[in-house]
Amino acid sequence: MSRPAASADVFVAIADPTRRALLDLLRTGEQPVKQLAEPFAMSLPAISQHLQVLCEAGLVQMRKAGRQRLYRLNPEPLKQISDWIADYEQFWQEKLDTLGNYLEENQCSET
Amino acid sequence: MSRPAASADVFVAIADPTRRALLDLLRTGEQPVKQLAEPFAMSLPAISQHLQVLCEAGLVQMRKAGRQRLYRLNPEPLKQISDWIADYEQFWQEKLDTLGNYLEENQCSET
DNA sequence: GAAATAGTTAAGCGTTTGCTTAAATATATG
DNA sequence: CATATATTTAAGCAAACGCTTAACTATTTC
Repeated sequence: MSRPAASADVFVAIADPTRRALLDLLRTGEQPVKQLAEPFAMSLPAISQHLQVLCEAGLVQMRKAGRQRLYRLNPEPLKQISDWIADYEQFWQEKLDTLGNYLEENQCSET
Repeated sequence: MSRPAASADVFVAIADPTRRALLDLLRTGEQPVKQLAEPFAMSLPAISQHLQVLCEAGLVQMRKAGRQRLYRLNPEPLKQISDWIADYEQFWQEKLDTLGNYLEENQCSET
């Protein structure tokens, strides 16, 4: 009992640029959906759906205030990502020494 | 001229668990595809495709050695993510003070 | 050069994603 | 109570995703 509630993947949640932008907006504080949606060239339901993904990932929380729903940032789950990346930080130290690859093309295919 | 080569989204690249696992494997050093594929219950082409996504995101690089293709880690693009998250770190400091939400359920819907 | 090995490319397929519009729900206000 | 406001839910759709099998390319080995 008391399941952690599905908890959608945080990595997936932040993969979408709109959702990252929403999180960025929320850094200025709790905001209602309409206000959050304003900067985007996208319908309100679209934003609402993005907010739900963020919510399921635990990245935002919601409270009702009258007929509004105020969303607020909950950055804790980002720690998962931060932790995962931390293991790579030593690597890019090494890499940065090896200059010369700063203009290196991504050649991912080759005859 | 000298385009940065499409450069697929790093956030998208690491959203997939298989791709993250591949990167994790590559931390032990350069490896051929077959060896990288071994731990996964997945066909070789599947792995090959994942490696291409990683390559387009700049997270891995490849060199040919005989009939093998050796992939190696290139963690630099992870910095983009690290940088993005950095702006949130101040927030989870504050959050951690507010204990009591450590068992908080994700209630993303509500009548 | 034929066969084996390593890997990619191609084609196809079911599922998920991100969006849309329309309808439904909830709250506030005249 | 009727209407306006705020937001979600539902249904649908095109595109992207993750995977598969089959075929192809490249390289090595006998």
